[in-house]
Amino acid sequence: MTPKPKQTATDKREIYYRDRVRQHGQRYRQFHLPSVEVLLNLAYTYNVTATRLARAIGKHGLSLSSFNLLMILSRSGSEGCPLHEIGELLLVSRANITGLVDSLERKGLVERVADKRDRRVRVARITRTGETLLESILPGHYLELRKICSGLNNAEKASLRDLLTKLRHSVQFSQNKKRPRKSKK
Amino acid sequence: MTPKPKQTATDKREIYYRDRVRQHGQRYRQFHLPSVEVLLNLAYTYNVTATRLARAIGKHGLSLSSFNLLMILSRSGSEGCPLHEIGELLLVSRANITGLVDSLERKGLVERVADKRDRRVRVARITRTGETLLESILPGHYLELRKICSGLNNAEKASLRDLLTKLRHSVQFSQNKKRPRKSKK
DNA sequence: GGTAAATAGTTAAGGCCCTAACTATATTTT
DNA sequence: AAAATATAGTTAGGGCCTTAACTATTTACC
Repeated sequence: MTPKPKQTATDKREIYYRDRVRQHGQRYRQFHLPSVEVLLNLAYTYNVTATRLARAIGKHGLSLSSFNLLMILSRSGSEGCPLHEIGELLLVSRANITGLVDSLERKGLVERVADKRDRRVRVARITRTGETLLESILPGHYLELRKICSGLNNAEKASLRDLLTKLRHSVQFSQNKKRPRKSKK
Repeated sequence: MTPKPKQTATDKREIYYRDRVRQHGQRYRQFHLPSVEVLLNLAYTYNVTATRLARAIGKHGLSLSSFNLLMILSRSGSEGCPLHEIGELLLVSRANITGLVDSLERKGLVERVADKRDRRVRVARITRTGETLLESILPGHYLELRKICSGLNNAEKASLRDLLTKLRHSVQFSQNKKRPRKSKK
């Protein structure tokens, strides 16, 4: 029943993780502290950053995904972009793209067009309204990105970028080595 | 109609981003290449990593969130953990915790207990079944974390951890400075 | 001590994301 | 050329996550 120092959530998180690391470090032979710390921090930092950006974009009535989709279409211009290609660029499933394009179409920001050369494909194209909206968002967005990173100098940013890239390649490389033989339907 | 070099999705992403960076770098005054690159890579790397881990955990019938919730309760032991505290540790809303605990309760991995001291709070407690499941997952999970990071040496891991922490603080700091005055409803 | 404000949890409605199954069209194989 | 396979998109169903509104309880204030 002491006065209770009024812990913040961040404190609680740190205590929790410290405890867990200590216990599991002893209990599990495969526990590797540097790896655990990297991935814990990756998730935590991404979460904080994405939430912050999503809120900013949300003020304009868009989700982060919709915003990124508009960015892709903005680059494609009047040619548009096949839906499956959007999925590859955004790293999400085709089914999800159908839904995202539906919702942007309802808002008049995007339109679907048939592709003449391949009748299976439909192309999404940004509308004039969509371009206008995007251009109204971008200056503030790029300012926000800059502010978010303002605690790191340029050398640190470059270093972080390179280490993230290296980690990503490590993930992808270690994935490809799974199941080296025995592929059975 | 050339033979078509059969681009991979990764290639397409790189071409797309290079293009965008070139165009927006010229068009928007606030565009800051190092910041953009850091955040692009943060999102991409997190996505790849989380997807990989979610698939591994999914083979045991759990989502990443459920798994992390079980980890928290495992540390709390027989005392259990109040639902709102779980939310703070996982960085998700209270409403979401209700749903996660519901689903784990249906699977018999967790139980809800009343708190004697404060009748508002309910405490979640891991069951024996839950502990058994968790212990069957953890060795493989820690091995997976280690493999994922195997492309980085320990110095690089430590450096990445520190830079991610610094970026996170930068995000949180620049957030607190918003709206320094004039709070209106 | 009684009211106002804060806190814990739930419910409801909606968005994003997934996989699996389905339709339509193209491509490859034989 | 016909059959088998692959690809593009959609639909259906479900999981995780959010905010807003609601109930119950506790704490703070006057």
